[in-house]
Amino acid sequence: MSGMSRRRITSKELAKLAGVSSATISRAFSPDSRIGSATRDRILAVAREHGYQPNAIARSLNNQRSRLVALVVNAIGNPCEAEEQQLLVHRLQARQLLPIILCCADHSDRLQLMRLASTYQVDHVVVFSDMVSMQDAVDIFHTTKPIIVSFEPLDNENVSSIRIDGAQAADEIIDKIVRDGKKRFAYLSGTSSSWIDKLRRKWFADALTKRGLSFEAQAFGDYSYDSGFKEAVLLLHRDKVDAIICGNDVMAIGARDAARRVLGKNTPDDIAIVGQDGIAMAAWDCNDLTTLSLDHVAFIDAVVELIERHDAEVEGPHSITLTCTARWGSTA
Amino acid sequence: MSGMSRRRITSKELAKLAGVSSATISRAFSPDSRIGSATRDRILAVAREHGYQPNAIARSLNNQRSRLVALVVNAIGNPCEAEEQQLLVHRLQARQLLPIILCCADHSDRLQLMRLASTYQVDHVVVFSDMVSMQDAVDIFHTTKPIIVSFEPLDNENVSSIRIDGAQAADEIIDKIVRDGKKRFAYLSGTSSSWIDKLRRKWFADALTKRGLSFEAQAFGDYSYDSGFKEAVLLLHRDKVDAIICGNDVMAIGARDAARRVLGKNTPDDIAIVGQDGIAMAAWDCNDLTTLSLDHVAFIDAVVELIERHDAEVEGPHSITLTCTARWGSTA
DNA sequence: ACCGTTTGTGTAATCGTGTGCACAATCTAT
DNA sequence: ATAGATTGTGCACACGATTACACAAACGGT
Repeated sequence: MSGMSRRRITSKELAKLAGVSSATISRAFSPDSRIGSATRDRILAVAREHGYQPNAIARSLNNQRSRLVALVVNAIGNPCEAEEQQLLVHRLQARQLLPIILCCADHSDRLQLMRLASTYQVDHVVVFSDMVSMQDAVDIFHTTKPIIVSFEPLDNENVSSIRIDGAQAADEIIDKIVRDGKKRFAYLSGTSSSWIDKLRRKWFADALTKRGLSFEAQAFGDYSYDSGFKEAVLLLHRDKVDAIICGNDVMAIGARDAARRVLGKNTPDDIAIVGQDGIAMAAWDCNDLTTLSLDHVAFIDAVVELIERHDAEVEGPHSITLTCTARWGSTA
Repeated sequence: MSGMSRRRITSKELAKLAGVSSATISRAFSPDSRIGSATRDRILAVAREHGYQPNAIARSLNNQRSRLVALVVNAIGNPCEAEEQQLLVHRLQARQLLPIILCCADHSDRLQLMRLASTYQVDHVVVFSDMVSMQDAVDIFHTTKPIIVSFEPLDNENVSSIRIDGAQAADEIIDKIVRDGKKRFAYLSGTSSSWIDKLRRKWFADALTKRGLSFEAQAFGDYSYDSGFKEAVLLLHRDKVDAIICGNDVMAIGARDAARRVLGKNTPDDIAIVGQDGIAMAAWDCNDLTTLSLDHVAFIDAVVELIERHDAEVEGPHSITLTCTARWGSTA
């Protein structure tokens, strides 16, 4: 029972033990197939006794369905993505789908990594990372329609997308900061290359333009606390800004710390700081961030909805749009 | 090229296109096998043209090696685990191994989830979660020797383990706090059931005993910020403690916030707070936590070392011990 | 010129399941 | 009582790759 049996028992061997054919074994494990209930019970009993379970690899080969899902992410460690990943993993597991994580840290291996995963015949692909282009995803997973988290509608019928709109909420946030008397705005980007970053910045830029203002300075980080801290020092010291819009919440926390520690400036009186994502940590008492927030549960609901449509083989390009809201804290 | 070809091309089809047998196709993709270099080049060219790549599922069935690794974790979102997960995922990917994440939130589905993953013939299992017992891991993955992150040596030859020892560092930390004049200590557990939690507590309890002290109070959280905040309020208000040792860094941050916000007490003068894990966030300027810290890189090095031994089929039970160090911040 | 070795390729079996088809046995209806 | 529908099971093939074995061709040494 708890002994270390090196080899796993096979369906044919179990068939011999139960006095049936291997086909019947298979049927015993398929919920709706023609098999006598007595036979099934007997087989399941023998199977339990010998620790038999159908080999998912063999089944996948036969079925053409692996029940594996590839999740393409920037990083696992960064809380700004992790909360959503966590939710999705739970939802997948509830459907007996297993997630394979593809972590795209540096550019060089990214495509090769995706190609490797594609050879496992994954049933679905969810691209969270803004480091991978839509075209690459389509080319590499050419038999599996990818689900892409984008910030604009994609006119590609081989892709389903989740579009996120924060223009309205950005406008509300800028409105308050301007009314508080701030004048010199800076945008602190997460990455230099990503078009998602460009769109996020545009939400705020448009709100500024509407009020006759614009970004006086811009800096580029890498979504990390350290980069937020370092770039904020430059923005505050060199460019004398009094409001910083950050590409995510973690950088905003870094920027707030830099303002307080290095320049002795406090939020929201001396300087306004805004995050993006609305992660749980942003609401912690020590942070209490003002942030452009996305409803993570609704977001993952949308991902699951798209997965279901793909499973049901609903035709046509699919796109779901979600709207951000402003979460008010004491930093702006 | 970038068209959506529904079906993936098979090795036999490619063989016909290249005018060879399917065996030769296979050889073209195996680095060291007897094949003419001219033939190989031609095949690789044709393969690239038609987007062919060997089907990993079929290969796994034949090889008995899937190149999949199951990672059993408590949560993805919690930074205290996430940093290590991130490191390990990178190391695995560098070896062309794909990680399957098993996220064990509630107990009921945990075993069933592990059983599901075991049917995919994973090559390795790494158990980070302290919610799953060693015996369950061995029983479920009975053909794959699991690697377990434990805090004591496991006398089971079907398991390899990484043992973590923080007794020395805990002693140093308690020493400083006692010298600072603190008298009433509390321990804030991460979970009630876990024996890892019991051992961590013991490190500190022993250090207290050595000095004629003991824990005046104890509380149980769930490793989250909110639980740290809530339990700390009770400990400070009801039990009047002036030092709290927390089960991880995130709860320590919650406790620090509770002390400051609800009771108006500051660290380290009014109260001492200690975390465990030593995550990056603990060193952020706004936190600056004193914490019992583990070297994450060394930790993951050890995991990879064990994976290598398993691959090399080195016999015998393996165990690697790591030692924690104290990281000094301004909270104790 | 001959034999032994090396090299390159094809044939066929194998990995462990799922399932269409055939067939016997049991059940239902007139 | 008999035709027809239904149920339960086995046989054999398919899924897409890897690989032991066989064999022909090329090569090298005396």
